[in-house]
Amino acid sequence: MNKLADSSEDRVAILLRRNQLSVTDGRRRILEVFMDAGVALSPHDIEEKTSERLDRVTVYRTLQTFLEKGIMHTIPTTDNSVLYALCKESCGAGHHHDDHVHFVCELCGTTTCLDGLTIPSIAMPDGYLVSQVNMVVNGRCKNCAA
Amino acid sequence: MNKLADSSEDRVAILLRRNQLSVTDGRRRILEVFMDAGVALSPHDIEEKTSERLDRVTVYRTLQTFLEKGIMHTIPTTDNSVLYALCKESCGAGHHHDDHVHFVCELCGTTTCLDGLTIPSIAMPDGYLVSQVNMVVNGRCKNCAA
DNA sequence: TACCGATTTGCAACAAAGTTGCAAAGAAGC
DNA sequence: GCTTCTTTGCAACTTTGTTGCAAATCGGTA
Repeated sequence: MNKLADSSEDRVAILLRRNQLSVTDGRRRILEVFMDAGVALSPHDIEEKTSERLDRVTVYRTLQTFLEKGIMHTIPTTDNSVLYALCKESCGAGHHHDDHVHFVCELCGTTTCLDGLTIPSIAMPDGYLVSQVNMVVNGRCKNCAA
Repeated sequence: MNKLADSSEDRVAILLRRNQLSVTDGRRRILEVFMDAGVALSPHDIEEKTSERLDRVTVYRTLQTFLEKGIMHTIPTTDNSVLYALCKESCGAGHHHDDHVHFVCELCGTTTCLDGLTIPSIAMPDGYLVSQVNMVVNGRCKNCAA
């Protein structure tokens, strides 16, 4: 459509190929939705935003694939929704750099990754092994705070 | 059945009355399941553990009531399950002291509240308002670490 | 202990979310 | 353009959660 969209399509194709995934229309559109949105999305959100012709099953399977490849990660939420978000470039299958804080705005409902904030380390009781730490902050985002 | 069970029943009744809730069989059994388990449970877990004669609808409604009264809190998880856990005695409707860390064991699957560990405070970017912070640690619990 | 009003429960029916098998369509390499 | 392997969509199904309503239960009172 325009240069921006073109370059976005290229980014998508490169990202897919780098992860040994064939470039299909469905995957392309799902990734574009995430890149455009810039926030975390639920499977239902994606079904809605990929205007028509993208089966619910395809959405679930594609998200699952992206999770396994390390292209995306899930975000824990206090309500019972499942949210997905794009990983940073440096992530891949097996080695996640997922130590950033997630923020849920209680007014506009959007969930975002605060990539700049690193989760502070905590001292666990003896005998526990830690593999991953998630931190989710609820409150009001920049736009809704005022 | 025995003294321990009796005292547990008393605790349950006292807890319910303190929160202006009538003492019914369903509520009693659900609370006992939580006290016996000592870990966070999903609605489905509860349906199974309250041996027969407790409708799914009742479980959901009771958990919702307990949430509102501040008897329980929910725990965010990266997989798509909804977990409930008993609050500390000091919690009540409106005033939660829910700033402890949650731990999910990736081997045995149990989720527990690490009441001893307080969530470290973090410096948010300008413009954000914080109302609640959740921290979930994944790894191996004491029993599964060895 | 029996009765009464208010709350709670179970049932049935429904809505939403997620899964599985399989045949048709599409991608990648030759 | 052809072949092979992967991905998609459909249909049917399971699981999870919700709503309305009548019957059962709770707590207080006589």
